[in-house]
Amino acid sequence: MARTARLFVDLVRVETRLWNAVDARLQAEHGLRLGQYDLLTVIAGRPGCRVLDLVHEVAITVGAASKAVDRLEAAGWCRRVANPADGRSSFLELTPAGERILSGARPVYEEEIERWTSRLLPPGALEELATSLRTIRAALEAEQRS
Amino acid sequence: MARTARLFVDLVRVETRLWNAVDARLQAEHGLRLGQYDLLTVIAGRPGCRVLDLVHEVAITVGAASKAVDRLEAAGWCRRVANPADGRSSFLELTPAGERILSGARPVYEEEIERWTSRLLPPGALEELATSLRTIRAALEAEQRS
DNA sequence: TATTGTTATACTCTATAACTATA
DNA sequence: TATAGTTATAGAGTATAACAATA
Repeated sequence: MARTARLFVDLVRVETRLWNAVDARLQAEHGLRLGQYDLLTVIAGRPGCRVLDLVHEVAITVGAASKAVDRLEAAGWCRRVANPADGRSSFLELTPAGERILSGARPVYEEEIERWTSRLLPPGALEELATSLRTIRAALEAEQRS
Repeated sequence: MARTARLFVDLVRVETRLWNAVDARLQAEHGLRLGQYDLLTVIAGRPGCRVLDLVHEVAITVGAASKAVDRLEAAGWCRRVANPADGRSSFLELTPAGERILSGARPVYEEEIERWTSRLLPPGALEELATSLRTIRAALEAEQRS
């Protein structure tokens, strides 16, 4: 197999298996899915976050994002509040329960990721992995914004 | 955000966006989805491939794999042939049409991946990225086999 | 007219489990 | 009894597109 294909397949397999490993622990120990953890983190880190911001960050469709927010609201972890500047959209924000579940889940999340990254690679390789991924991500997002 | 969390988020975002970019081109130019391309590649590269081999390689459930193979068969790209050594399972193999679509799609697949990897990173960083991903993948698979 | 978001439909995937056939 | 796979069900996710409300 060509080098380039192998790199991509390894990237996909690593992402899938790492996602599954983190997801399993979050679900078992805190009752939330990794996809929900991801969305809550985006909302927490972006004051005035709207549904469309989730769409661009996570790369899902508007319909999927709207329904995902419905489920987060139903779980009591986030709410939509009126956007005074634009009646078409709402601001998303975490509820106190949302803050709590995020704080409680974060150590498990980070511990599981570290197990397969920092503890597995020498510091230099880890640093270069982070840099390369950031470079590729920036290029993909620049393209997909245009 | 902690370094470790950022690394994982970048990994997930890169995988998603790169997957979507390749998937869009394969679908537009060759009429097959990247998930199907992935399965066909596994089948092609593993003589005597069974449904359970797909399950382990791609990390999906047996039911999902069985139905995915149904769809590949319906498209005329693969077939189940009797396994003389074990009547419970079938061997999966590509049809001539399956070989053809894989050969036709491969240049587009590789070109799109190279665009976001080899053409974006210096050779040393590319090499180290490949090595790191392979290391993490091997560790995850060792764990998940046990 | 364009943008933001919701909703409906259809399809895929998942988990779970019942089931068949074979080892 | 265990393994390999198929099938059924229900639930969640997705894409697509029609739609409503607002800019």
